[in-house]
Amino acid sequence: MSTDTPEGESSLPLRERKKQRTRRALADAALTLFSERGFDRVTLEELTAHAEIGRSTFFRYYGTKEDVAMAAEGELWEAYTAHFSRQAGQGPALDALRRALTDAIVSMPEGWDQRFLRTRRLAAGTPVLHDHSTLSSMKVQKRLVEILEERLHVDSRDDVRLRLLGEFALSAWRCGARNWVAGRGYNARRGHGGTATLARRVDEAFDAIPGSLQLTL
Amino acid sequence: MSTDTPEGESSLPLRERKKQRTRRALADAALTLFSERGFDRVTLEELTAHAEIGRSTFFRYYGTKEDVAMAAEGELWEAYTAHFSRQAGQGPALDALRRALTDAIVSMPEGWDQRFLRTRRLAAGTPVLHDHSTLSSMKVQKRLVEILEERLHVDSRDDVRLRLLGEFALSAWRCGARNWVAGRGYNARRGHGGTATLARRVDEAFDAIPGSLQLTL
DNA sequence: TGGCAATATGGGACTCAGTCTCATTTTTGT
DNA sequence: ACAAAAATGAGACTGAGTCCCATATTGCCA
Repeated sequence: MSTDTPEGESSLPLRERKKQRTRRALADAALTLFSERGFDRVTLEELTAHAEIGRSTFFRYYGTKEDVAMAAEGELWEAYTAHFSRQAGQGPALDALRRALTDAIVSMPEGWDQRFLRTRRLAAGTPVLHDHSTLSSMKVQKRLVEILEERLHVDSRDDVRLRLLGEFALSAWRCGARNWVAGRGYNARRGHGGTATLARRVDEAFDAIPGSLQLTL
Repeated sequence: MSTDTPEGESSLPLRERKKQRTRRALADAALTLFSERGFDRVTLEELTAHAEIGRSTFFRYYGTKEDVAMAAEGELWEAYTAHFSRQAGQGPALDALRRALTDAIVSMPEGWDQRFLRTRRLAAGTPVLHDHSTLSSMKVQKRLVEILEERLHVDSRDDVRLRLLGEFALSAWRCGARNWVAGRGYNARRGHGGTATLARRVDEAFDAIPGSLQLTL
């Protein structure tokens, strides 16, 4: 192994590759260990031992113990904001937010859906992780609003609608993702069904927005 | 001091009064100390010394350091859920959610608005507290949806609209509260303006919901 | 190819929130 | 006044997150 660029992945400065591998090893070990024995019954000491790195090095890869557990979700948020900020487009802003999200979902790499599903199941039984997940979505929302502000040349402090829009998009995400994990609806035999199904669940949630405003007691 | 029930407040089992006073002393000391020197530059040791209780007793009053800092906000959430669950009413569910919230706001006790304002300002400069606040609102949302489920005999897992409704109500809250603290809009000379103004800001945010869905790029 | 600079790593000490146990004090009800 | 019940506080303990510094690894260029 010397000069060639072996196979798949990206041929980065070679140094970056190792980092990516370590990063991934940590996320995988976290998902496995936390799922097996419970988030707070595994110390960072054990986790880093599994990934064969020192404890202090861990914090150069992930900011907190929660972050490494929810790594798969974080990857989606990276993709979402990237898609949305490069997406041109006209028309209803909510549609743009929706499209960027579903696009990001379906273009996640092979196997991501499985990792994400395991992540959500872990979070479902671990309050502190569920909170972390909720908070992440709120932070993405904030970034999206900032992008919208730039694009529309409007200050969200002057126009509540911008912030509401961000709220709605992520509300739909939370609802859609929840239903996907629960495996409800249409072709729902044994949970999920890959990124395409997840995207559909999110679409359904977006579709339900107008109707929900009419709901009466 | 023996047999009479001095003045204001409620004449509770007498033991409860002391507890309430301690609880409040902690919250006040927290707001003062954290605002003066910064949330993470004050240890619980110092805080409890100020309130003249032992460190271990603190955790019988508040679950975390964040909780005591955001006590005023927590009181609003107690009031909101109480109002909403006892509120009868027909008509659009979103209106019911809105009314219960504004009712709760205007019926907060004297001086609450000042404490709440200080709380929000503290949170604005302390990421971990801002997160805590966001998360609290999401938890209230969850409780509201549970109440709605009972009342409508619908499982929110089968009907996305319920959850979206909860999301929208708290979205409006977050936007309205934000504008209130910023002191924008109408009669906004130097910030806020009491609970009535806060309630108005929240109303404005609710009003903006339908329009925001139409926003175009 | 050798060697230097930049960068990644790991050891280990330290702070502090949060948990737990147990002995002591305070309150309440009778 | 006394016994049961509840609140308190001291102190030990765990583990996450921060920081510093010495060492190793990699990239770069002469």
